Amino acid sequence: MPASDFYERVYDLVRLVPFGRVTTYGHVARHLGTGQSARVVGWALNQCPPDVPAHRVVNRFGALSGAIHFGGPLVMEDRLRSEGVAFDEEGRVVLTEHLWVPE
DNA sequence: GGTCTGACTAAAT
DNA sequence: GATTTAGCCAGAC
Repeated sequence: MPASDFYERVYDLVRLVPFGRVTTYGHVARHLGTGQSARVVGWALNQCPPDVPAHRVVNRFGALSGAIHFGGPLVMEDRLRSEGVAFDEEGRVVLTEHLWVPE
């Protein structure tokens, strides 16, 4: 019995994010049908299941808003860099290069 | 058991 | 064009 279908959908979608790609809370929320539930997406990722690459989910600016909650402010960034994700001068992911939009 | 906050975003003013 | 409000779901107080 899942905590809620919303959570499962979030997890399932994030799990589909390919290696070296990132997506945004807004895109995930939109894909789920509720474009305003971006907060819940973040809250769902707060549970941080091992199967879900939460480090590939960033806010719409590409900033690693959830890095602090991920276990360390540098863990998320370092992990993304290990996947070949590029960052700009402001420490934000280059969405134009790595943004992955769910179908 | 009601209220507020939170890894956010978009629309309205 | 910049700021404010509203909306979403779940958990914590």
